[in-house]
Amino acid sequence: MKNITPKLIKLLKEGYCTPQIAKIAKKIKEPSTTIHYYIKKLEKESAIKTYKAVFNYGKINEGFCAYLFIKLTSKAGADPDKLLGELSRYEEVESADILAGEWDIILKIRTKNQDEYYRVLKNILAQEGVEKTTFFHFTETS
Amino acid sequence: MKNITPKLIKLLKEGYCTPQIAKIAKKIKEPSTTIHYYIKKLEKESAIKTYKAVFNYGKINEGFCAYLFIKLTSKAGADPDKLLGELSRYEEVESADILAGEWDIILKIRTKNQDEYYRVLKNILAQEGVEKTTFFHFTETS
DNA sequence: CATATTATTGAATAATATTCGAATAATATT
DNA sequence: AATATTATTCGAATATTATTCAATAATATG
Repeated sequence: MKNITPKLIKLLKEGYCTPQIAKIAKKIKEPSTTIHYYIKKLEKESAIKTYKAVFNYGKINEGFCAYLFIKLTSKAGADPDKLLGELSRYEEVESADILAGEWDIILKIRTKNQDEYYRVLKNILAQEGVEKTTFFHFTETS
Repeated sequence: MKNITPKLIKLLKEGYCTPQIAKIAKKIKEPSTTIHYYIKKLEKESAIKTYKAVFNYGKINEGFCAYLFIKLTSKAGADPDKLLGELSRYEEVESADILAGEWDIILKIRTKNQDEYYRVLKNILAQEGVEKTTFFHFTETS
């Protein structure tokens, strides 16, 4: 038995999806070529970045989710984008954004459970430039 | 000139997208019917909820983004799901989750700018059951 | 107001998803 | 271990859908 499901999920998290022009056309009651025209326009001006699957994370072994706030050392504070790029590379990091105020960066992290989360957290804390962190978590059931 | 772009964006935020089976098949080097089989399986067991567009929010007039933490009154604390349902109905609320710990609920809110955000915040604070809030925000450019 | 650019759409075509069926493989049952 | 049942794999046929193209209309620009 081939087990391509993990590969599949990985791809569908990144993209590999596309708009359903015919369905949208029917819904808005416009010709599908018109819908096509507008969608391509949004894509061209990169207002639309990609199309992705939305999962029931509890069912794909990523039921634990945490928002991790990071404060940078004053040295790293000069270039938070660089650290952001590195943190985005973790496959468990779903999103990474630069905040205004008390905390510098917020990460959204998904793992199987809290233990796995702490494993990831340990690696993040080891990153050059990270001064301190705090987090808020929740669990997706079903 | 028709302006169907706002309608289009609204639909693509909810769903109205679909996986690209042929592209995935080529990438994983498996027959497209096999990919189809696995995707339908994931959909049937509702591991995949839907497929959505990912936007460059700065370009669709939603450049301001905030994570809003909510603490419930002891009365509302008994049934946070109910409030969660109500808060999810705001079109500016992108996600709503129930936290463990100090704060009860986290909302991700997207608006055009900070003024618009405060308008939404005012409505949320007026909701029965909300005791206090705090938030962290950022801006998506380009 | 003349011209250029952008928007709109039907018809034709190309690409893609889906269904079907049959073969095989995995798993469960006696 | 034999048999039955269920799940997987995948090619061929079909149904749907996206895309291209070309013609027209609307709008913007000088």
